[in-house]
Amino acid sequence: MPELPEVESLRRYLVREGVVGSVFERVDVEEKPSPDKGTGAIAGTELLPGRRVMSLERRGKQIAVVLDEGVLGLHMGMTGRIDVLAPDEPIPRFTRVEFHLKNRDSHFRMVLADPRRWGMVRRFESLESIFSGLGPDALDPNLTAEQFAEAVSRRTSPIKPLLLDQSLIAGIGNIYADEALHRVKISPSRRANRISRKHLIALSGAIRESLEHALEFIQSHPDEQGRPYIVDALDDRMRLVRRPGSFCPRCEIPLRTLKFGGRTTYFCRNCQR
DNA sequence: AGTACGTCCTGATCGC
DNA sequence: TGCGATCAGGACGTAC
Repeated sequence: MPELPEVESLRRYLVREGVVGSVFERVDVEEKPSPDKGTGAIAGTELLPGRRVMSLERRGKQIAVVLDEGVLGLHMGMTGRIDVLAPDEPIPRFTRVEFHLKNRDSHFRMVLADPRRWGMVRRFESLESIFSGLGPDALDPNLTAEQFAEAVSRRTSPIKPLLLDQSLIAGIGNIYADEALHRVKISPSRRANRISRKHLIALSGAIRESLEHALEFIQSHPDEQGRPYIVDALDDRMRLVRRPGSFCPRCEIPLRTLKFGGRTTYFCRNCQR
């Protein structure tokens, strides 16, 4: 499931493959319409032919393909992935959008495959409009621990769902939220305004550590097919193994699970308070 | 404004 | 072996 580290790795992959500077020639979209609720949506691709890619930006889990006119937003949802393919390579199963690009004289395709169809491809007028509604990126060097603590301590909900709120901080998903809370021994149920400033500062650091650790691991472990942004065994690299009967790496007692807004939360009832 | 929750989708997994 | 039920979850819409 793509969270910040996976999305940043994808962005770098697209840069390496020469997407920046290339020009859209044609876009093929699957006939089946996107779900009308949730995140899934594909819109504005008819405006792409002729547009040149100026840069690839990211905030949180959102990728912005900055064009010479407008911006293309890419979101992977839960199961989306993008592969850069040569003209003769077959498209993967569940391909939803096939972008045909040209860079100088070389042609290639950027293919979005997404079994669950929650991914998003949408055109925006500007970088501001695509990133509006998102808080600062979780790895933004300008985001200080003090600012994080200040923002979080004003809220009364349990800390776990707050970390998933992209309008507060962008990029943290279910997995890394659990990892960070375990690192600093904070219960996912603890109300944000009841957490000491010292612990919030520590949590801010733990979020960065969890995300940066995963990013470094992904970067150094392209998978067997050579895909450089999804690591099959990444789940097993996490401190918390998200399977029934798994154990706390510190206390060695069985982890517990809770649900927040339908999302499963793994935590240790002994060391997280 | 903040909070809570249902909804979209389909492959994988489990129980019978 | 097969079939139905359940689970997984990001972000949005709606309700309070």
